[in-house]
Amino acid sequence: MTQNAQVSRIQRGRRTEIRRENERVILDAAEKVFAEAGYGGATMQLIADMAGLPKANLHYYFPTKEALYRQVVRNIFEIWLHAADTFDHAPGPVEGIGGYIEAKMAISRRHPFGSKVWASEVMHGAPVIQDYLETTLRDWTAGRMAVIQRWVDQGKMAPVDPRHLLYMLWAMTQHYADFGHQIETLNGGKPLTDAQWQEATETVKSVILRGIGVI
Amino acid sequence: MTQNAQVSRIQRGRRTEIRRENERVILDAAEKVFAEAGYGGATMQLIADMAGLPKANLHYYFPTKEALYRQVVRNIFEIWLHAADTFDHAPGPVEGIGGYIEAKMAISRRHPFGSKVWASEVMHGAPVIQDYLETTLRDWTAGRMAVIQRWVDQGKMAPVDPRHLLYMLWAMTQHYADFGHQIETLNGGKPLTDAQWQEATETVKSVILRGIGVI
DNA sequence: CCACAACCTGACCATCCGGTCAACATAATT
DNA sequence: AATTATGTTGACCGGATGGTCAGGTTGTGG
Repeated sequence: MTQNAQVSRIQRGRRTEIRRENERVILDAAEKVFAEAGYGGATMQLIADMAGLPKANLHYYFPTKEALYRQVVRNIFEIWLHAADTFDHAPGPVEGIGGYIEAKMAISRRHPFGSKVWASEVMHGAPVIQDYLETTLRDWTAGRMAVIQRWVDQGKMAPVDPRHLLYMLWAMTQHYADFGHQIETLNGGKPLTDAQWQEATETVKSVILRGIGVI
Repeated sequence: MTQNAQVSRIQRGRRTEIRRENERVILDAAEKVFAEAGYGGATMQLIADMAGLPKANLHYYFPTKEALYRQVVRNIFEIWLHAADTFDHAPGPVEGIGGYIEAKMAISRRHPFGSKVWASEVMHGAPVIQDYLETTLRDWTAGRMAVIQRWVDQGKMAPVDPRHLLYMLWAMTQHYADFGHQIETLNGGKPLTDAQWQEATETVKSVILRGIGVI
């Protein structure tokens, strides 16, 4: 028991390490392939090649393609939820919403594949994570709407419908990931530079913050 | 010649009518299936069933799945381009941008499948319409950016980066089509009513117009 | 009415894909 | 060292899919 506890804490086991590493490699490859080809267009063989493993090995760690896909989507969902921390402990809309925009823009830049997988999943009717939408996301949304409504009631911002404001924030920030290819093409075929990302973030922030009457 | 011209104008021919009608039915079905299943997930059999035609008939009108898909994407692109008419003949940002938001929100409601197909295509790297992005869309974007910049120079609106403002407009309006399922789920599983669409449009308009300093 | 062209479609095929499995290799345990 | 548990992989399979085609039907022009 003592030994088991120690093992699970320090993760000394070679076996555990192998499993952890392989699952990570597979999930990374899967995220990219699912994002670039869609669920239907993605093949286990493609994912295997990108992960540098034989296809049969994928099925050892993830029984089915859908199970692998489900795990990818869940991982993304977790990242998204944690992005709202700045939203919560903010004294007002300037810090709260401004910080949320910055956090989500940063995620769009760092996890473009994940954002695309999420978008794809939702666009196809959320066949895999419908229950998440109906429980976790719904609760999350209700909570943030309450925060925004409180700010409105306290006169800290213009009386904007909280629900549609949230949708606007999601739409604009995720657009830079989901439509990254289009943006890149319109940028002369080159990815946005650090300065351009900063510019995008500032533009979104300024328009929104002015739009809700806090500038 | 005279007869041909008349035929092509009035479309009397039964043959012509059959072809026109079948192509329309197939394209409508294809748009829906491509939107709901993605390119890879869509099957010619599914499209055929939805169109009420045998699969082989699809290949009579469209030689390959990709050719059919290409036509669907092109049709959508045309609709999008024509949506900017209100943008052009406007005296200032209030009418121009406000009208553009209304037009695009209306399109999102009326053509949700088309919007999703477009989003999917771009997310997967625009394998089919990359040339459109680099020519037509780029020119279109440059033109509208010039209009916005002129308004800024004339002091008709706050100095907002025209490019990112356009991206914001696209993102928000298309979000209501592309993420319609998520929005519907967060709306208690029911589609938005007329009033709710109006509310969404008004919220987007008010936040943006205030955000660019014209209210 | 005839002949030609356009349209229609059931049956078929080569290919690909997700998933399985048996045999083997390596690490952990006793 | 021996045994067991875990990880690895090439080969294989059933089913689905995009696409073909021959033979039929329907419209059209002469």
